[in-house]
Amino acid sequence: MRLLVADDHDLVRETIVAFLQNEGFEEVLQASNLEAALSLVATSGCFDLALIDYDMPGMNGLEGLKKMMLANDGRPVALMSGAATPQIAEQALAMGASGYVPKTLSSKSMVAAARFMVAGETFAPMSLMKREIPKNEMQLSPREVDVLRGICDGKSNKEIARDCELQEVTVKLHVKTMSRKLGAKNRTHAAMIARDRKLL
Amino acid sequence: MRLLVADDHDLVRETIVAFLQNEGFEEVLQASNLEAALSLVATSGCFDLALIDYDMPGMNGLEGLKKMMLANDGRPVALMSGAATPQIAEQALAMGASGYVPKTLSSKSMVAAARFMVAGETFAPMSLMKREIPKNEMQLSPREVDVLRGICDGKSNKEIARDCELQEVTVKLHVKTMSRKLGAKNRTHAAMIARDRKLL
DNA sequence: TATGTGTATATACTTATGGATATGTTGGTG
DNA sequence: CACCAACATATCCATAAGTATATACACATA
Repeated sequence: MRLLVADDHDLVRETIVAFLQNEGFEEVLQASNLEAALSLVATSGCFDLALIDYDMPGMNGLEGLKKMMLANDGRPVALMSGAATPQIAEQALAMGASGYVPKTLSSKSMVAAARFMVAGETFAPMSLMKREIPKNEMQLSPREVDVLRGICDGKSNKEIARDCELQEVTVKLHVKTMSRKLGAKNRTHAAMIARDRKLL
Repeated sequence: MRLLVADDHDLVRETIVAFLQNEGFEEVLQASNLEAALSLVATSGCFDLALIDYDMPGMNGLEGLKKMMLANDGRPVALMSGAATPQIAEQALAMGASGYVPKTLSSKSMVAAARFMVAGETFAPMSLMKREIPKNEMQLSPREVDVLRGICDGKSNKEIARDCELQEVTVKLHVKTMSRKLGAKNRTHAAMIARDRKLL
């Protein structure tokens, strides 16, 4: 079982490593920046789990995470952070990261999370899942939801009109008002927003 | 800590309940169909975790899961199944389910999974995550990926052309060929497929 | 060398989408 | 009842998207 912990704060990194080793993970390597982490993968092979800090030299947002995921060849890679927003965490998971580990996590939970991710499961604290609906975000009407659903299925206005038993003009109206409510530039944008926010 | 196990196979349900109780979950209620499960929520209040069988009377695909998630008011609801496809499991997670629990899971893992989901984390076995690329699915060329990325950002062909320093016609060409490769009806459909398959 | 693929462009065309404005119908609420 | 919100429809117009076909060049490779 080979783990990698990459974080530029020595204290944080060492603490995490110590805990992991204490809990039965024998081989835990360390890196203090992305480049070092990547070359560790290159020289010593893939890890069963890589914990990667978001605010680390070389990361460049989630670019670095992607690189590490590629380097580690599909094996679990998780994002760590003390300050990342829920959006970033969600994006990381959407990219296929094995998990998001807030540094606020208790050491016990941290080890448990590592164990889970090593076993191939995804880890995400619920605080991320609880999606707060911004008050400024207007509610979509039932019809608008119908239309949005159609758009997400890749249907044309004509098809949506047929399926909902509406006129095409009416569908267009809903597309427009719904897009405005979502702040979308066009139907495609609206579909992506809907997917991201799990509106449907 | 209140759990609910809903499954129409008495033996399976009782076994799971027994294990959970044995592992320290005192209050574990049962239901053998969706209707019974929903009325348990209505009469006795929300559960800290509901394990819902996919192949249960009243489920009607993932409709039932959605109902239960609404009834349980945001608290964890997980889908159980012995036979559901990875697609269904993914869809359930995309809908916001707290996890997917295959019945093939060892009782020990099952209990561990329950513990995690109660704590508000998501549980998904990696067999689902490992996405096999079907051989018939052609690889997208770099340019096609550029264009697809633009589409996913909700950009127009003109904008994509500007950003990639191409002519608009060329962008249209890539949209067309790329959509064909993905089996998409149009750009919006292509964007959704890309997102679902985590292509970008 | 011949062939195929990816890239890029051009012209010409049809269809789809987006946006504006106007006019109705419902169903519920003060 | 008057009012509002959601729903529905109608024209009209501009722009975007999609389709088809043809040409061309770089590059790999059989």
